[in-house]
Amino acid sequence: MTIHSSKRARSEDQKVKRQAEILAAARDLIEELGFDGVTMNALARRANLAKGTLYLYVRSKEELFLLLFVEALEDLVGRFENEHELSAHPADLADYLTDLSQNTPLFLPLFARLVAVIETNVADEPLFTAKRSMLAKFERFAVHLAKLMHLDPDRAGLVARTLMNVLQGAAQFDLTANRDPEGLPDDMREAFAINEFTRNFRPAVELILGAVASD
Amino acid sequence: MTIHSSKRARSEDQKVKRQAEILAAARDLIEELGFDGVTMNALARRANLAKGTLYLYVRSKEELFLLLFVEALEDLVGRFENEHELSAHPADLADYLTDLSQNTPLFLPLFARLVAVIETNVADEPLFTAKRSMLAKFERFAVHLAKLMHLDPDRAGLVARTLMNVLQGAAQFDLTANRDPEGLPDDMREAFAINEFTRNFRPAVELILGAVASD
Amino acid sequence: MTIHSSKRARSEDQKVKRQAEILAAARDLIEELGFDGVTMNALARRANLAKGTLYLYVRSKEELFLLLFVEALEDLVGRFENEHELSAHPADLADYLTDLSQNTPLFLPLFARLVAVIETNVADEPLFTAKRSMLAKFERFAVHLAKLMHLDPDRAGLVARTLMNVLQGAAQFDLTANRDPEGLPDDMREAFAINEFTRNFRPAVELILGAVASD
Amino acid sequence: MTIHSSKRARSEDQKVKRQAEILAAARDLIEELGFDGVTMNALARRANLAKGTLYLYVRSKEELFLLLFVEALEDLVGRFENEHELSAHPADLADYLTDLSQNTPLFLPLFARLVAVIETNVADEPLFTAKRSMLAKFERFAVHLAKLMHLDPDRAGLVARTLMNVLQGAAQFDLTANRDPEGLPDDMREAFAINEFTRNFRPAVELILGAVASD
DNA sequence: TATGAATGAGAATTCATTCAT
DNA sequence: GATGAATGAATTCTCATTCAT
Repeated sequence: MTIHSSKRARSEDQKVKRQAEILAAARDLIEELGFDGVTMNALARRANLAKGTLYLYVRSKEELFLLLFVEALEDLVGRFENEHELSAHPADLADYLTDLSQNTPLFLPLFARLVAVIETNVADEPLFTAKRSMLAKFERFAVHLAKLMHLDPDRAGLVARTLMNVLQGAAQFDLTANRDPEGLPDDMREAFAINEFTRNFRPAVELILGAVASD
Repeated sequence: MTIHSSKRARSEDQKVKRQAEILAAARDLIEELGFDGVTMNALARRANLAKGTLYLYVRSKEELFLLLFVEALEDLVGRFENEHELSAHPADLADYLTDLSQNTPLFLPLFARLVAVIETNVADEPLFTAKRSMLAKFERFAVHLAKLMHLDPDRAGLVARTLMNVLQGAAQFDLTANRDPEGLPDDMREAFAINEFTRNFRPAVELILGAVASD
Repeated sequence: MTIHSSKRARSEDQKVKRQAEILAAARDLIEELGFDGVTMNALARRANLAKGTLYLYVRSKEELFLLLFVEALEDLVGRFENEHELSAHPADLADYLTDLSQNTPLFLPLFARLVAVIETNVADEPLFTAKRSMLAKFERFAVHLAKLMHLDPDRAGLVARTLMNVLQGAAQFDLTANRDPEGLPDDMREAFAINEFTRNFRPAVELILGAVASD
Repeated sequence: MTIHSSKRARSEDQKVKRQAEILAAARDLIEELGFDGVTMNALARRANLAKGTLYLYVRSKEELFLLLFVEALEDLVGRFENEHELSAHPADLADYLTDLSQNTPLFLPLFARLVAVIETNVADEPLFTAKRSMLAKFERFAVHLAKLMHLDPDRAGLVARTLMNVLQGAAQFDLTANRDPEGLPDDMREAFAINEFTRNFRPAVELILGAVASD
């Protein structure tokens, strides 16, 4: 049970803190009940706030998810940027990026919902803000990738963009991959399993990086 | 307004035709009103059938979409298989595959909804049937790709799978790309535009195919 | 799987036989799936007939239940009439009647649905026919009871009518009595159990018969 | 048209009042249109509330009926308990109980639906609560009956339980008793009339009470 | 600021019965 | 007589968001 800092959030500081508390409560809720478990009711209860209060800090449920995704993306990109010793070998980098994506909490499921669920239902203003922020982070990713692999910016941009598409696709397929194999026909068991993120993403990344590694 | 062939579909043939009519009506509706416009009510009206009759041919709305997707996939793969003269040059093949995806009616938007919307909400039995069919088609795609590019099966499988992920990602991003630029801030105009299918997919495919083309 | 006598039922005899087959299929279905499992679709399948054919022998689903009940009632009353050696002692007779009611297949659950479900939804003509038949059977029951207990007709009628009311009530309560005790709070376990037919009916009958036994 | 007290029910008091208003609107509706006329739509309209608001006060339509029945039962039992001067003579008490049952608004039709319609379709938690409350009221009825008739508790329990079964049966039969005799065949006219509550219940009660009155 | 009561749109599905063949 | 395709009525309940207090 998240306890919030104080009953009234007056200063800008307190507002930011309160919003962070709400995001944390949302993360809790997603972890515990999945995305469908996140109702504004449940969120309010979890955050120890009234339903109406939520809307003082977040304009809609989708904006909430969007904020969550932006944070996850920052988390992922930030960690990537701090890795200066990474092997530029395609296989190694593929391993690293696969792990990074999977180990960034909520990154994959949020990314999978980014376009169809989140962007589609969010108001313009927060969407624009988020998009700018996301594009900047993506750019930082591309820059760091360029540095690691000694690529010229254009080439790195192309690779980064390709990776982003694969990542989105793999995140998407992963959505239904983790089905309880219990009771599945044998061929279906495998049919679901091959959709797992790792099995899609890692080899694809290796292939893509391999295409430019020797440059 | 689709008028159906006869009042009662008694023969197996007529039943197949009637289901096809229903799918056609659904395609109409999607084109005209978008996916949200497809309600069972509207569909019944459009197909000139009673609501209950729909359920004799389709067990749920999601199964309907699934059937539609399987058809679109068959359409795409079938056309690909029939292209024996294709240039194996990455850039050319990238062009071709981009066009093919875009010119297969409803393929992209259905693919974008395949996992999160369709698979998630369809009953097991039709899902399994569809999955088997989809996997077979995917395999045919990989085989033909192998032939075109003179790749060994494993390599072709990897490439095909990678392309499938990119395609899914690009289809996803394309969902919100086509926003009326009117009234958008300049940077947002571009931010939406770069999500367009072609701009994501084509270069990625070229890059990926380039990685294996010289083999 | 009930196989019906012949594809076409021409003579009156064959018609009667065909209807009996349908009733038998219905009994099967109820036993197997409960009353909610009896859909006209399932019934047709079980009886190896087309849905439409059902309606040549039974005017509605409720009429079917009504016919079933009349048969069960005949079964019960007939068996009662054939018992000439019954002890007229209230406790013994209570035991006997309790067993009789429970051992007449489908009697209790059909009786419980007789008024609210069946009579309410059946057309007048079959209803009237059934009512006449039911009243006659009830009368036979009263007459036999009078004989057994050496009661004058009026008194026997009163007792019989009272028993019928108790029987209806007990059949009603029995509807929800047999709930899986697993997971029930202790007090609820008992709260459901006391609604069991035997626990309601037997003592009530003994009390009622005791009121007139010494006459 | 029920107008409710205030726009927003903030205090606990107001909430209780609002629920009472909803129940009252339901009673109105039943009286006017019968039980089938009670749709959540109609109820919302009648109560001058939005549909969703109903669900803040009542978890389902069946819970609504259950609440209504519990109130009616309280009404009946409460009035019974306050009668200290009642004649303990079986005929008098039978008259009284018959009148009491009939004069408690909605008691009979709700009781007739209690098991098959209401209990069957209500969620566990409200069902358990209601059952506890109903059992307690039944117990109070038995206790008061014991006092009136100078019965020992066990005997009174048996009588009370028997009466409850008869009452349930008679309520059941009463469901179809009040048919417009116009156009009915003569024998059917009587066949329906004998199902009237009074004709079933009163003599049965007298018989039952007679069995223990002289103790 | 905070609260939480009130709002209301929105759509899928079943199944008894009919009737064209 | 038999078939089974077609019909279509009918109603619940959820939950994001708002706004009176």
